[in-house]
Amino acid sequence: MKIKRSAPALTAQELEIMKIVWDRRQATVRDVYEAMRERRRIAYTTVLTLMNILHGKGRLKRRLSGRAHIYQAAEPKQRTIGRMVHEFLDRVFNGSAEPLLMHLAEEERLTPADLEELAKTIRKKTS
Amino acid sequence: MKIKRSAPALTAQELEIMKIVWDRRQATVRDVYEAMRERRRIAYTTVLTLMNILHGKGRLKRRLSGRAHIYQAAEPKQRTIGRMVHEFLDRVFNGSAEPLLMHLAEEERLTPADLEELAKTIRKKTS
DNA sequence: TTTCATCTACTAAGACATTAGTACGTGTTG
DNA sequence: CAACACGTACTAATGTCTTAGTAGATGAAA
Repeated sequence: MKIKRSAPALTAQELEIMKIVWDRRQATVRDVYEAMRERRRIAYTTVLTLMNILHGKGRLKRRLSGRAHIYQAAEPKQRTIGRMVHEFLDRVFNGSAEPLLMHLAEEERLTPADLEELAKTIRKKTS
Repeated sequence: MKIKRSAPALTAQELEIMKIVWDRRQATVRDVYEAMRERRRIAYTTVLTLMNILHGKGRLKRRLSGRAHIYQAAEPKQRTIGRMVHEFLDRVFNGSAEPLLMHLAEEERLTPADLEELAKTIRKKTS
């Protein structure tokens, strides 16, 4: 009944791991495990499995160092997150940023200072 | 091994249906089915099942009218989408809107005109 | 009244996500 | 060398999502 799976986006847990790897530029399973442990109860093998999956999906590259693998993100954070933003915008707002901004303003997560900053950035880009 | 399910966020297909219902303020399965058909191949019973699920999750209210159910969103679009934005911000950007804006600027989905509009809105709110 | 269209509920199968346990290999250390 | 710590691969249970088929009820139409 199912034919294909669309875009293999990052799940919440996958993203959590990717963030840690991006932060340290490279990490072993143990590194990630310990970082995650600080925030929640999770088994070492769970992290191992997830990182294996991430590797299988091409999100993480790895190389052997002694007995352990050292992992690195296959793609810079900027680009991956950019795609996630893009996908979210498409899915939720049919691609237009403006209503998203309205929501941010609504929630008061946008201050005039943020806007200043943003305006500056845009001006730089379009000049 | 699993204990609970965190926030039952809307999936892509659920959102697609919710959008249609929000648009028409109320709709039958057939209404939604026909709207979706215009864009992709899907079975009537698939839509039925999804709307049932949405009802089970409390996203859609329904009342019987003749033989068919008439569905309505349990919550206004504004609020639901707002929560989705919030959740996305938390998950991807740890809750801060600023890096999201930077991404939007990066992708050039933000024009100075958008900013004007936004500034106006914020000014209105904070005054 | 027989048949057809239309609704709903029930069932189900496959893909994927989430979380870990188990088994096994291999350095290290007492 | 024996035991342990640590790493990986394999296995697996459970839950959810997605998609749809089937069965059965019922109003309408011929």
